[in-house]
Amino acid sequence: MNYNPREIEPRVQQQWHDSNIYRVDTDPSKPKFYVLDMFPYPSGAGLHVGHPLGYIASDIYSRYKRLQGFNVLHPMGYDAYGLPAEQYAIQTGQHPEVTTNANIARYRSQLEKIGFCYDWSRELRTCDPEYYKWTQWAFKRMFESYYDTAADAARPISELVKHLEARGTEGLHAAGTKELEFTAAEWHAMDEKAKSDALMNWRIAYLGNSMVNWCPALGTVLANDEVSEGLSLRGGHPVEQKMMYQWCLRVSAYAGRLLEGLEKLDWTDSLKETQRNWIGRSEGAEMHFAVDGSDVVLDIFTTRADTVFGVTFMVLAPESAYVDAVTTSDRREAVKAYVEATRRKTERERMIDKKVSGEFTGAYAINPLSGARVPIYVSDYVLAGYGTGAIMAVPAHDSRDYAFARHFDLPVIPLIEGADVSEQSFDAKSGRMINSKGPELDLNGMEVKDAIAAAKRFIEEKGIGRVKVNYRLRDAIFSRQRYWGEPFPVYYRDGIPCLLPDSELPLLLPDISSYKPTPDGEPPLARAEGWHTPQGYPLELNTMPGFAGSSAYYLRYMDPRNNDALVSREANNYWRNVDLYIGGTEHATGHLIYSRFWNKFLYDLGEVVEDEPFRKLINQGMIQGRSNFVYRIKDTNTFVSADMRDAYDTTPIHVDVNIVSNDVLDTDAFRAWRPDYADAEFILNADGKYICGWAVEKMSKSMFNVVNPDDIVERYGADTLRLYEMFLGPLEQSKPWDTNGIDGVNRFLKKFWGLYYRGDELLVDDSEPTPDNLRSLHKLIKKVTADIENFSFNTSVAAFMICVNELSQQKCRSRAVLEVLPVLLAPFAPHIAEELWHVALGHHTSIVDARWPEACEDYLRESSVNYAVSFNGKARFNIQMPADATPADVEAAALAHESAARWIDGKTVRKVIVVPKKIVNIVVG
RNA sequence: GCCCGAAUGGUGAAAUGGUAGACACGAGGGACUUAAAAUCCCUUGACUAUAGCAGUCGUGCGGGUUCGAGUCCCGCUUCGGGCACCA
Repeated sequence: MNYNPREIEPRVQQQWHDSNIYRVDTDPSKPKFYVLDMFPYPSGAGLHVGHPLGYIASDIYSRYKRLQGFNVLHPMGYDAYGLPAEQYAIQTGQHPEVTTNANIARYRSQLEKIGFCYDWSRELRTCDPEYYKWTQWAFKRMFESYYDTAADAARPISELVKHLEARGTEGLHAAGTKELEFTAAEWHAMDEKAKSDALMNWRIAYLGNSMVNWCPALGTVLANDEVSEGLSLRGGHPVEQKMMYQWCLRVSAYAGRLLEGLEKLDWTDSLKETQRNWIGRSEGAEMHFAVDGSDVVLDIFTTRADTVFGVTFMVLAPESAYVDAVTTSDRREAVKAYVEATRRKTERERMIDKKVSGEFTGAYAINPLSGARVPIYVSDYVLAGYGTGAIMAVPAHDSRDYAFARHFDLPVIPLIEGADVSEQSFDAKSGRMINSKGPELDLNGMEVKDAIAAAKRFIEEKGIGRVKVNYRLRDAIFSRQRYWGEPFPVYYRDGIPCLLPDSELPLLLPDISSYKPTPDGEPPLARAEGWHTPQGYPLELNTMPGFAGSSAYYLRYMDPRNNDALVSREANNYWRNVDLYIGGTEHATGHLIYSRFWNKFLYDLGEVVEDEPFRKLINQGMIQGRSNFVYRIKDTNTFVSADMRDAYDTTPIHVDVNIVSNDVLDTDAFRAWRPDYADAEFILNADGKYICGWAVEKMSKSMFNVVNPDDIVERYGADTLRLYEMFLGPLEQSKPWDTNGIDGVNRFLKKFWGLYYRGDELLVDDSEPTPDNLRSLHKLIKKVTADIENFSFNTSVAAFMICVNELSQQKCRSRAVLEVLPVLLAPFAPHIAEELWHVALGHHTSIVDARWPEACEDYLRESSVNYAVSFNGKARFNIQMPADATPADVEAAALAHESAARWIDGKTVRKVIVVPKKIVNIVVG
């Protein structure tokens, strides 16, 4: 009986399937462990060999934890809403659901072949009404909530309404889009529409204005990558920036908690840093600048309150509401033209275009500290979306302000001693202040750090402004003008957005005849017939974005078929949150922010018990493609081997990696690959081989470097694929897929099998294990256990190889040893482990229910120990001694050592101190 | 520009401050075989060598700490990745 994965693996998988062995339920008698993969978007191309990398790692860990006696939740599902299926629908008219289901079926079959221990009974897809019912439900709760900044938690909007009824906005602690002020009487005087509009200022899910790329000719919103130089890529129509009223989530209210929450998470520092940068906390001050000869007061935000004496002008963002308020009549024309020109550009173009531009508004502001009168400009280097959309410009100490000042010939006042601002600004926050004395405040002579604090204190005391923390994190735009997404459970009564009752959820996505936007620019849902409530009120036409469905899926897995709650209290109390989350780093500022926000919101409502969703997170590296090249001699159909090509003038051409093995081209397959190459001639190297060149590139069809896991499974088996993906290198590191080494791990599995069978002869017997046998085994147990805990799977595979070589050299047949090995291997190569467990070892239960062994230190004692010896700080050498050698023995050995005599150089050795593998000193006199 | 990470043989890579290159691929040599595949064994960082014992140099570059540095510290170089007019 030889190792035959093609026969073993389907049979073993069938056993698992028939016995429902991976099904899990809440079981309070066992500790839980929740291992989650970031669920995939089922694309039409299917899985390539890079996708399973993280899945294999999480599967190893899941199986390991289960062997250790944990009740392991390890589910899988699909992020089923997405653009490709919808684009395909627009082109072909095929319903995205049909495409999506076909892709899911393919993914499922590909995943099953690899032998994962998923509990498929918990499978989810985000486009399933039973699932998106809870996405809609969560949206409703967000609509019905506001963020209480005093309690630092979401609260029902009804509490806020009570406050408004009693006291208006006085004493209100609520995160809002704007600072609204009105009295209780004014609130009572509002009509229903006005009240609804006012509440939108505070709701966590709210309708608000956001900037989008709008193309009037195409009648649609375009993504940034669909626009170039103000024109649509398709058709070349003008595109403008447009304010659109759409659904947003008040993620910014959670910025502080999202930042602080990172502290207690076991994530990599780089990922935490990425989120910190994204959230972008900056501490500073908001200050009021009066506009000369007007009631308008400019609020600006600065982190450098110390530089206020160096303000020589002010700048407004073109979109700022201040622009209209301050511009004087003689400048109105020019300012309007400038604002228009800016609007036509996309945000991206504004960033790329580093040329200084702007217009003078004609107005002047008064510096509240120095009393100086400074001009107010409008320029696109100030962003409307950050701070207040207005800045005080300090050209001496800010490079952007400096460039602007030089361009418009505005004065530059240096504020820090010794700073040379003749060529460039001095941006560093260090030095001693000068030129900073006003009527009431004198910062001169202070260190920058102290000056910032002093200025802030003064500003606060005098009521010129207040200390403020600003975050870069923006609210999430939650509307998409697409079909293939969750419908909003919202209808409009007289223009007022209202929620459908919970009893009417899910609001099903309707069928429509075409997936394009309507001719007058409405989203595809406008085509749906009967898209209104029974009372005739129109339903929302936008759908939710991709991240809606992926923000709480990990909670749903805990209780996936519950019709009464997202997750039952019981299931949530047991499973709590994800102990180990594995996925790509590309979600650092998207999904991983939104999920944390969503979870914290549900936590505030008391719907879930943990305030962070993912306790430990590992980013698996990306698997890049390894492309192969053939070299065609120019103007011929002759191809020259890579090692011979220097002598010729050649063109490299991508060749399908599937007809190349260890960089050697299968020339017959190449001729058959494409008609053009049917008559190809080859110049082979001295060994008669055609060697291909190679390069690391993204895995993609056009590079002919896509490797399908199915092909690897077909050829080598799933266990080889699993082991090889782990053996390739450290989990977190990106690396090219290179099939060159796969034979090595396949050979290892054959050798492993060979410990149990020689032909049909079973080699396992009841002989006593030798000390060497036990030492090899326990070394392996210790190493593999430690490596799995550290997610160092490549080194544990190497440890298996060493152990199998040792045992096979030792001709070990002892059942006591051979019975343990499959258990250790089971997380990595579950099929072969299961087969040997049943057939060679005669067990009747699955290996999945075996127990993980513990290493016994008694067997691990080294027969000899290395000592490192150094003499009086001069030299070092190593001495190998029996394990029970005493320091005196080592000393004697050291002195006997030939080199020792040379180094000691005739001096008398007084003392030798020996510690294995540690510093040893010999003191000479 | 800012932040983070990385750099070790022909290749993928190992290495709590203690024999650098485990393990594997590839390559070379050999065994078995009519032959091939498969399998097994040996060699494989570079250089020098009296090639039978050995020596020198070697972890991107330059310094430093240390008896001892791939590993720690300082200063660079190169390559990846992320963020980027955030006041």
